[in-house]
Amino acid sequence: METDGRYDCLKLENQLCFPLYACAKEVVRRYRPLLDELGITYTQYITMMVLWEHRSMSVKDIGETVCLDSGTLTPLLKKLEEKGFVERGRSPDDERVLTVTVTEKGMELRDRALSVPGAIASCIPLSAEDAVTLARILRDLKSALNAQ
Amino acid sequence: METDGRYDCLKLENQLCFPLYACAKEVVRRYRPLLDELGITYTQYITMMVLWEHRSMSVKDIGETVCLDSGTLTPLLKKLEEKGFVERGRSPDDERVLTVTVTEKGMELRDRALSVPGAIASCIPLSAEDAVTLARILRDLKSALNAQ
DNA sequence: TACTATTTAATTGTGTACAATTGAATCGAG
DNA sequence: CTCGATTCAATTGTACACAATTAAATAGTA
Repeated sequence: METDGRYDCLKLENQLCFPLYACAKEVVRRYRPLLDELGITYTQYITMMVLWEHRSMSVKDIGETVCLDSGTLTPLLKKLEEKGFVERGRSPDDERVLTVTVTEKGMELRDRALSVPGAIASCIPLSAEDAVTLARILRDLKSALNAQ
Repeated sequence: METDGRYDCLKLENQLCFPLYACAKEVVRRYRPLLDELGITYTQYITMMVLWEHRSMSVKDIGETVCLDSGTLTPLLKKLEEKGFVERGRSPDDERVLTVTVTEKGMELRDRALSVPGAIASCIPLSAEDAVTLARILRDLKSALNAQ
């Protein structure tokens, strides 16, 4: 092993990005058992979240909101449609855009999902203070990354 | 749209986990052009990082270090072997364990990777202060999650 | 009006992720 | 010493994730 530290910057323990990547995966894993009961995945959950709020949206707008492209969203939305939570149809105004609309069953899912945020909060071991700080830093980081 | 806020906890903007998930993806994306020149992906990069440090490790130990299971690592290590960066072979002591060892070419890759951390640091828009705080919070979070 | 440029989803191809299962090797209690 | 339990890596199956390309529709311009 080296002692002079020429390669210290390539040690996993000195990386900032790795904890970010690892924590994100671990947190998503915590959602799994909760979302299994609703019959959806984490990615489907955040997609439903924006649809619960807006009722009806284009694939493009959904993608910009949840940071996913059509390569991920097209199959995901087809799955949500198969499960009966959304309907997909071309916009009459512009045949290029596909409008995704929440169904009645999709809105019922929202009520069943009400307990999820609380359950997650109670199993993510983060002090109230750190949670606020983390939220602030990540918000700033995301907008700075988008601005680049 | 609701005004009473019964569903506020299900709004994307009120989530802490989503920025974590989105920032992690965005940061990994920043690595892509840099790692493309080395011919590896981000996951392959963090795997090489632990191998550069330890030279030789079992799949299990690699997995615990980089938080990946054999389902992800087995195909990934085969790709690294095809590229000539590692060698895979069963341990003589215990035929169950597969020992992964960095090759000479793998060690040469390390020198070519030396510029990556600096390049990433300069394109991740985070103040020195926030970087330290973020690292601390994520480190605490990860160890608390592991302890559960 | 023609005709190019742009916008939009869908598709293709590669590479993670991970739960669950499998099968071989090893361990350990009786 | 033996046989059931455990430990490993590999495999199977499902679901992202995203760059690059495609194809259809629309917008913009000469």
